[in-house]
Amino acid sequence: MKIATWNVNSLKVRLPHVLDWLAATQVDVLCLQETKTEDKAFPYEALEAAGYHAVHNGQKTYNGVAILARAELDDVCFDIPDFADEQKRVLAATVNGLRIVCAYMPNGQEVGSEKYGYKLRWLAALAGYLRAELQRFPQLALLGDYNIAPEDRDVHDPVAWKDQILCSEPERAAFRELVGLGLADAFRLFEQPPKLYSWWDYRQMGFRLNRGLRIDHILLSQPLAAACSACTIDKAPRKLERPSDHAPVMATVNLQSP
DNA sequence: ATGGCTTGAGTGTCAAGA
Repeated sequence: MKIATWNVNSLKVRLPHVLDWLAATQVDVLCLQETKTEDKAFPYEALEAAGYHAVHNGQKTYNGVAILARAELDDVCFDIPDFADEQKRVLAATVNGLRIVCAYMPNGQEVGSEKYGYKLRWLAALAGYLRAELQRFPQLALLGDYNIAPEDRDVHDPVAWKDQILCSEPERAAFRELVGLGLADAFRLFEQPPKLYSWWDYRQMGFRLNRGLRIDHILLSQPLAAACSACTIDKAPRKLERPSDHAPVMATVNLQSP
């Protein structure tokens, strides 16, 4: 079973890339972030024609998350329960007995800003939600745009980024808190090429110069980590015309069918 | 250097991203 995550930075603009990528990879589950669309404009029909069911938690202009799956999506849960938030950033569903949590974590703008405070509060609420969710669903994967580079090796220039947004110690501590719930960073379960990132700035030839950060992640609960045989970042869609600034991340999990 | 792209909103230019 292949599961993946991709911040598409507007599904309206990127739908052709998404459909091409689904056809090429045949992933079983794809979590999307930054759909930037309301539910009424979500492309259910095009995705169904491509062989995917979909659930969406969206809003106008900003944010928005979706889960696409070849199998049925059950027990769908919107947002973080008991956390008041106008922003549509979380969606969970069960696919083939596997609990999929799709998250678009806040950017935080600048260390010390109001949005940074929101980011840290939001991350604490997410951890509380996942602690309960893991009790209910031992087979759980948390996929999404975390907006956190967990370690210096996930950053093209750790000196320039030191203590900056996406790299600050409180953000990294929040990432470690998620790992501490019993989750493993699928990417780091395997030997990986050096300097492989998942996001590059549109400006200053960021992608061409590989000035990137690894901020999109797949965290797996213990039974899934034990069944995981690969995790890769696919840079190919980032090379297309009008790309998203993020690349998709994909993991292979070898589960016996339920 | 507070710039540099891209998107959505809406028809001016700005917020937000990371």
